[in-house]
Amino acid sequence: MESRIERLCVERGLKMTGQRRVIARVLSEASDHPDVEELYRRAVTLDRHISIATVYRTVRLLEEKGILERRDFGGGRARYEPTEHGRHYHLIDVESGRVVEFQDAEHERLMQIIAERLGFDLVSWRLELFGRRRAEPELAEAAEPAAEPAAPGRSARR
Amino acid sequence: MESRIERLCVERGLKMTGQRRVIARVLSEASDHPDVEELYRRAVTLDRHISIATVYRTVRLLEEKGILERRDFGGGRARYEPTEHGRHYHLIDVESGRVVEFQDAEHERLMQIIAERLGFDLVSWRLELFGRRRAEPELAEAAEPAAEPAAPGRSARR
DNA sequence: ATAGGTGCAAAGCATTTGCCGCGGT
DNA sequence: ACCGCGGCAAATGCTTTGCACCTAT
Repeated sequence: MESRIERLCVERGLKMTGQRRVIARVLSEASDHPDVEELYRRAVTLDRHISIATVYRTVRLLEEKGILERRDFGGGRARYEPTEHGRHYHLIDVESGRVVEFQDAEHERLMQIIAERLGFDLVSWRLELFGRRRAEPELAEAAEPAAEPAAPGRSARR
Repeated sequence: MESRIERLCVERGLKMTGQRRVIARVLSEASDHPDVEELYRRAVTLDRHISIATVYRTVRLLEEKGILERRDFGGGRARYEPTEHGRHYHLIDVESGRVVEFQDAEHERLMQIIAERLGFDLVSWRLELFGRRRAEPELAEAAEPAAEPAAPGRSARR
């Protein structure tokens, strides 16, 4: 019962403590984009001997190791997700804060071209859409449970 | 010698104090995307009776009035630019932090379509490219003087 | 054994705000 | 005169860190 993230940690030679195992498990089981506080909440239910400082330290370490990716969807707190389950982007529901993932190869081609035209090599990019759910209910998609509503197109105030 | 931004402030019925006039002028003369600290620095050279709290308050007010737009390019501080001199996007040089603006109608069409496909009305979006300047120097573009290097694709640490 | 991890509380940073005297309109 | 401003310092909210103890390897 070694979680997926835990396996990755071991592969990169990280010392596996009880706390890290728990955090790794929480991350492995998350299908959303939790912030540190949320990770902490989930971790504590599995093992109350975890401090939020450790969550911050672990999440940062895992990002450095390339196991996690940090996101900023506005709202003032960073959110995390496991690295690359396929390249994808996010659409944030401005009313609920829910995040929907999507892919799009066309965009990448375009961005590449634009960067070149300006004399740059494209290193990375950020593409996020903010939308409001359509009136007509028609399709269910990979949404996620919580999070405060994100402000459209800008970071929220502190 | 009423600055462009000052005129906009007056039009929206804002009380024009000395401090606001100075800040408006600094903003009118800026061709880059300064953060609050930078605005403060520039304002103080024109009139030392300005506190950074006022800059924060003014910049926020002007954003609410639609005169300014807040940007988050990573790096932990918000940056501002006058609203809409034509819809455009930003490419941030990961090494110098310089910002290059560009336009692209194609993208907007694509984003619209993607949002629709997911069952959302597109409210706003965020599109930023992070790149490294090409070896071969060939074209000069609208770059800007300062700012610390921005981290590619994520917000910088605090 | 020992390099590195953890908890706790304090420190950091960007940004906001309470209080209160002051200045546009 | 009046209500909104601005200065100052304290408060906030997320994140990082110093310190002393603890634990995988």
